[in-house]
Amino acid sequence: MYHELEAAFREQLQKHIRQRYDVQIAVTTDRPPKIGMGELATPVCFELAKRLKRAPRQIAQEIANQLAPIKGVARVEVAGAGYLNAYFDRREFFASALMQAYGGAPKTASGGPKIVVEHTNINPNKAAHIGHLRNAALGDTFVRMLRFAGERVEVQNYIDNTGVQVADVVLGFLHLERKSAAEVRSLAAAPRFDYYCWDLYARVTTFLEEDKSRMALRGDTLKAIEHGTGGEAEIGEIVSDAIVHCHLRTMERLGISYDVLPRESEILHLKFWDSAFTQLKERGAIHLSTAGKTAGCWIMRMPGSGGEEDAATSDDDAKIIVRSNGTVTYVGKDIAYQLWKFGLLGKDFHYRAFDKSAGGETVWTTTSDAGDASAPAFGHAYRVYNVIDSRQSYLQNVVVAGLRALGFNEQADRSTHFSYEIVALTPRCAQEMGYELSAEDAGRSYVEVSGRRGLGVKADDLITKLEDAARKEVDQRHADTPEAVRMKIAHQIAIGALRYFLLRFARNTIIAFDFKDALSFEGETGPYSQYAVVRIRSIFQKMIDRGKELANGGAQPSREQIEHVFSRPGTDDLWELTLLAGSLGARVDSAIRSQEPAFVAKYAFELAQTFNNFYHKHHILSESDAARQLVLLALCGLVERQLVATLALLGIDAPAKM
RNA sequence: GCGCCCGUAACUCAACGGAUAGAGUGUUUGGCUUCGAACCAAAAAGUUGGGGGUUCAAAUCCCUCCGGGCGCGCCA
Repeated sequence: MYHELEAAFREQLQKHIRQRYDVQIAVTTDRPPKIGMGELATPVCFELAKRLKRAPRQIAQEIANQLAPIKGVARVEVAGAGYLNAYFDRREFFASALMQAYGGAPKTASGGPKIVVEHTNINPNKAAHIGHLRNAALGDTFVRMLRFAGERVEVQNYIDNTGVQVADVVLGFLHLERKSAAEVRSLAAAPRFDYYCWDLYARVTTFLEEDKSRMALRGDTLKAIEHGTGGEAEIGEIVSDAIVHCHLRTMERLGISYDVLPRESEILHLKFWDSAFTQLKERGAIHLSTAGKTAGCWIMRMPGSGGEEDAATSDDDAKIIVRSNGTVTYVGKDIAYQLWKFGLLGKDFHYRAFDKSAGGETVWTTTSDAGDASAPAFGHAYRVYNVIDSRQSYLQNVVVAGLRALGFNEQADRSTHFSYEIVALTPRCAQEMGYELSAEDAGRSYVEVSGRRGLGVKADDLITKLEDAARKEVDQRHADTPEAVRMKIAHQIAIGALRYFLLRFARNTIIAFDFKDALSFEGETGPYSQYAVVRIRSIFQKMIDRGKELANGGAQPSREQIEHVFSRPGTDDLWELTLLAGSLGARVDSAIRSQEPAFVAKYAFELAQTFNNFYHKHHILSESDAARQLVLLALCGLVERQLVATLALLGIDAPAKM
């Protein structure tokens, strides 16, 4: 509701200013600081004052007097030094919000342009850790937000199954554990194979560091895997496939799934790079360096470098795309992949079913053989979001520069690096987990997670820990509830706590992870909002127990009844809650515009908090005025609907009880 | 050296250039025989790292200094 009125107010004001003052001006609005000051405020008269050389308050008064009425807005007043504040028609808003929440069909995905969101992208050589969870939670919630707004979205999870990280684990199996492919296969079929590899990977890191000459093993292993030859490739395939399945199970616990898993092996085997390379050469986006330290490499000059400098210097600054030995770098492959996402490569993968999501949907992956002809069409995106941490922003810039150099400026403009900061551990947390820290690290405010060193909180461990903690709370309160139900509730609370924790911080804030904060179910947490929903449902249940009829799960007061309640003084708190509950669409819009899922998390908390406040002030079951009781119930119903919808965007379920 | 990010209450974090800088945690105090206390109320807590500037208006933009992080590889 809120954003419709906001848009109408802005539009009307802009039109009025253009007609009355012949000034074209962008009208910005925000929320007034206090409830009594209206619902929308604009400082536009300050800017107008400058252009017209008149006092802002005077202009504001003039506009307030002359502005044509806006549906849903009761009046417009001047405030402060020259603000224009709009006051909504509260009864109208209440009725509309209620109608929209109950009647409005959810937006269905249009057949319009497709948005590709790439997230998770965990190297398939070890268990997922807390840092990977932030990526997946951000990506998944952003996808849910886009779908809520009616967008058609495809979720991709890129699998680097032929990289150094997989090679290192393969190296470990071959040279540290001396295992055959058959032995690895049986290990991979056992539970917790991802944990096994987590430890092995850390051991390999030490093994390679102990004796630098062993690095040659890595090169050989990597080459064999890339070419798909020998026991190395076979074990590599076994490891990466098994680990990807582990990751899918882990993410499933968080309610996260994918449409397609493009793999690096197919980018290599289906010669995606060759197509990209040809295009890049033909369009002059890259050239062969003939001098300096990059001699023999194919390089791309980055915008901003070069300029007046001589060729040799600028070639040294340029990004190497193809090494002098003829092999392509990571960025090169990424450019090819990005071209494919937009349908610009002139090539496609073949696909095969890889897994099923919890909802029964097929999760597809790529294959270099004929594949399954019934696979849906992937790629061909209009817009692409790559959810990748901020350390890779340079490389993401190179990829976009590549598109631009090929002349795909529009696609470059629609390529977004959805950047976020990493999850680190507080030194205390790292020490609790038994890691020895250097004096330097112990003095820092956080230490970086390192899969290579085996330093990190494994995702499944954390989820299980949360489930156990939630289970204790549930057991205390609902000892008589069947165990299966208690387990489900504990799971929902655990995921509520975890996802909220991962999403509450702005993207560019480094999360210093601490068990104490992450395991909390009180204060600004997911369970706080879940609890508000449970309370509302409990009220409705009590009403039903008392034999009261409620139309399709909610109260439907008449206009007169709404009028009856809101016409009395002292209803600001009811109005505040109504207004907030009617602001979901506006909040999601703003979260999408700024690509900031934290706004949605914040909204869930605010709505729950405002409800709790209301809940303590107004006792509904004992309300003697029947009309008022009905209106309060309707308000509860509205909040419940909106809060459940908001939590769903965050990937959080509201339990039946807790 | 070059580029990007950060510095806000004791701690963890919010705040489209807008009105008296807000939450949570922790601390202190109070509230369950009334719809669920995983809750609520109240108090204490701030030179928004320092200094300049732009603006009607700066935590926010610009400059500078201080402190911290990350990136810049023929690794991925």
